[in-house]
Amino acid sequence: MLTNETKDRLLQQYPMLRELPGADQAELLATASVMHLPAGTVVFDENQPCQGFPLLLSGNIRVVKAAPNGRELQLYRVIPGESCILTSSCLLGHTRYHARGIAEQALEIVLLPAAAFHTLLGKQEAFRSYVFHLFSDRLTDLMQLVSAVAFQKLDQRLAALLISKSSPIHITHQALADELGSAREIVSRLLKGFAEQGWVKMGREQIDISDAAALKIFADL
Amino acid sequence: MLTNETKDRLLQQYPMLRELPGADQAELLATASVMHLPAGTVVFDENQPCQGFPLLLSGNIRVVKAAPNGRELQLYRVIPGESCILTSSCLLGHTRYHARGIAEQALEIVLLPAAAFHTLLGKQEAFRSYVFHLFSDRLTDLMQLVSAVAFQKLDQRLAALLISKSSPIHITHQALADELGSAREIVSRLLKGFAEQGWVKMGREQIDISDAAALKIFADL
DNA sequence: TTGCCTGTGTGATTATTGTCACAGACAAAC
DNA sequence: GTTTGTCTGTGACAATAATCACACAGGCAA
Repeated sequence: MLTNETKDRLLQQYPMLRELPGADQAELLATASVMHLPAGTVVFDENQPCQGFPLLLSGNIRVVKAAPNGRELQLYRVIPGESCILTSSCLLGHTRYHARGIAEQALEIVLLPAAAFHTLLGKQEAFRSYVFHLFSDRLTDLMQLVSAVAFQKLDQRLAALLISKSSPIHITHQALADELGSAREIVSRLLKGFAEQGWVKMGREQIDISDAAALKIFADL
Repeated sequence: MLTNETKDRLLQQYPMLRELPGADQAELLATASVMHLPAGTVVFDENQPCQGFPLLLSGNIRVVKAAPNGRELQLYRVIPGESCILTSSCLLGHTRYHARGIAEQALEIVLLPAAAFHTLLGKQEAFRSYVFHLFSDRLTDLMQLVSAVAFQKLDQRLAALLISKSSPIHITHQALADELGSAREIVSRLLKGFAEQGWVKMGREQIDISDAAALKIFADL
């Protein structure tokens, strides 16, 4: 059961919920529950069954694949207004998770039970359309990612990653390596190269982009 | 408009269509059209808009990402009974294709117009469920692929690819390289290694697996 | 201040993959 | 037969990335 305050924020983050008829909205809000998770929590992991459909109010989730040797690669990030499509996939395919989800910041999640999810999907065009779009976008992202991992060099991918963030970037080299699926040393070396080109300035846990245009050109060949 | 013979084959390949009410079935069959495409046809390509929802009667489609330098990597393969989820994604997200589809053999396709696709999706639980499952499966495949490309060595991926096919395998080294997103020479060299281990026997456009168990062990570390 | 812990820089070395440049082998076409 | 084109083998080399093994710097806490 949600408070009115939570409900308002939910409708603000998820405008498509406003299109649901009043009764459905009420039912949804009655069956949903709110969860708070601290940063760093493993929200879900490979081979776990799936609880329900999460709607993110605040914080975001890194969805990653972990390699046996400890390396990891970020598949995508879930931000408020989106939902973890991987979860939808589990719910719809009745399978288990195939990746790990990690809370990047503290999370505030509204969890929609599986039953309510299926009901909405059957009855509500707006909801269905929303879920389909999520799937569609993720599919596109993943295909783009496969392509990048298979065909692009790490320096290009790093450049692209940097310009996708807003300067100044507060992040460790290790975290960048984890997004790229590479090792910390490599990232450090490549960053040094960028700095020598005058494209970035570096500090402890901080990177300032000095020449975004040059980075961009470099990133897409 | 479909002939009765085509209709029967369609219902056989796509059992979920049988669950549609008679009227919907009739409408679907009335608006759909059949296409025949020779092997090697580029069925769709990046940045093309999308025509309709394809149902495969025979033949299959390789969905690939092409690199600027001519290399290519297979994302997945569409076989009869499935549909190209990428197309669904385009239809639903109203975006363009993000990959290329190539007819591996001659194709016989029933093309469902976009409008009919949307209608069915709204009205028919069976159809909707089918499409969701397609999405779900592809998502899983792609995540698996990303993981393999990022973390596995080529020899392991090649071994896995070989055991996924039925021996004797009729294929060129170049075609294997294209599935893996690598170069022909590398595949040739790795195969030579496998042959020296006694895991495979090689001939022109043919590979016989002699020790599937060893290959399998090698493939998953 | 003195440690400690985390984050970063760096060299040396290796492994893996890609690239180039051919040569030979085989099959189908002429 | 000869020719032609595709498929395969191979050596040499370059490029990229991974791994290992440290040194050092800065901030925080005892």
